[in-house]
Amino acid sequence: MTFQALPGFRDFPPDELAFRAHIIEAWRRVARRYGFVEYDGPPLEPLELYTAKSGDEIVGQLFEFEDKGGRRVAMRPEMTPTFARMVSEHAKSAPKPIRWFAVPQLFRYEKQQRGRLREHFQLNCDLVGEAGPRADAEVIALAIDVCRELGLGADDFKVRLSDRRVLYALLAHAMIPTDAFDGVLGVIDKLERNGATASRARLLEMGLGDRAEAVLAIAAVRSADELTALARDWGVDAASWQFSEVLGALGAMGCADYIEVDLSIVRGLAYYTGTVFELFDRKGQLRAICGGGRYDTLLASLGGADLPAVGFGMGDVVLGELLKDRGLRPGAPATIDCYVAAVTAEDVPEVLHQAQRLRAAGLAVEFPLDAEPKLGKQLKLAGTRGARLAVVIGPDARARGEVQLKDLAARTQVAVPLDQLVERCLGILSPTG
RNA sequence: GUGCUUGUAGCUCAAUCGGUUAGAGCGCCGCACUGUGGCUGCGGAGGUUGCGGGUUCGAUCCCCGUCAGGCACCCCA
Repeated sequence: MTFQALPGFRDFPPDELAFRAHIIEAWRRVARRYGFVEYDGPPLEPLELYTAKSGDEIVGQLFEFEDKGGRRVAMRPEMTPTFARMVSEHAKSAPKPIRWFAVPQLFRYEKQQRGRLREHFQLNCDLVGEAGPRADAEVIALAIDVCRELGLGADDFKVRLSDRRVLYALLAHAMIPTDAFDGVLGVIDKLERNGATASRARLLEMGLGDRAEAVLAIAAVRSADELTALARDWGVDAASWQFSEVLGALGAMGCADYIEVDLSIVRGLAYYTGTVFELFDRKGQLRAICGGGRYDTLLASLGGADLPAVGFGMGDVVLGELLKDRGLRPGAPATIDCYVAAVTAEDVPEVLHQAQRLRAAGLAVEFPLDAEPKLGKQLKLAGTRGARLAVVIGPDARARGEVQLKDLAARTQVAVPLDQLVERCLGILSPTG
């Protein structure tokens, strides 16, 4: 009988966990750089927390069951409802704006594909209590900086940026009836996948007639210049758009190379009210790395504080795929600082003693476990472990109260008195300290 | 959930038309090297060819089922 991980779930042996930690540590570093503080919530929530926002259809995509107390519960598929509950309570006393981030593990019962598993870790950043454009720019710049922190550049990824208020304004100008907006947005959202022909047919089915071409023209906008030109041609006042200020702020923040205005970006989730954006790899080979936007009415609609908010979620799976594709997966890190080697079995007690002294000083230390240790084998292992230092303890030097201290990187070796060993090691490992 | 496709040492792959004992590189362990690492040479361990059934004298190869991965749908974090 053999067992394997459930489909869509991952084992994390040390090298995989190191890669995961590499990503998550970058998330935390950058989020804190933007003044965000970390929170968390329960991984298991009442099922209704999700059906209230997304309807009963979502139940088929959840890990949900009945607990022993007869409660219908679900493993969290997203962080937003939990966040909404927590921040609404907190918002009564917290100074605004609120900058919170979380790194939850999320679960969804769907068939897995590359970049989409049944479990992933996700950076969630939300900025609550500020409706102005610089809040939008802040979270977008944060998402960009996370990617840069991991070594990705403007050649590797881009932000596709839109604003539902701009879409609404243009649709209204194109005489699309308000009650058709949701349907039209759905067609625009799927435009890239379904193609122009099928999308046009769908729009005609909706009874839009000639106005279908206007919708397609709007969704075809792929740059700020094209948007400006379209607005000018249609006689729409673009100067008052908050979207322009978001773009201006991002430009001033040095993010222009990453930004691509793209009015086909809608985001499937219905609750977005303004800015919407997604990060993609430039080659277009992967799913979205990140997605987010402004949701000024969601918190109130979930029964919480009536506060504007903007945020995003970024998963570890697609991001990890992109990093691997670009050769940005870091090599195995050194597992120890120092290997303490014994020349003969008689040296072992001194090896154990010195190893513990070095460990007490905070160093990561390993020594041989063999009954009859061989020096060559020990030094080879020291190299494999990535140790910077090796201490060689043998009978002759030991009789003089000395050991040999090797710098494995510099390939040098010096005799060191036993009572100076710890400080000499610390001196090499942290020369500034 | 639907369709297509792929499954061979830990990893990447090979194996003529269906043929007898399934190979190589990397990695791992050992030896050369009984007091000094990265190189080199030699050797070793490691496989019910994903699993189950069928056809056949004989199956890694053909057929069916199943599980898992990939791709496209569905849906989206």
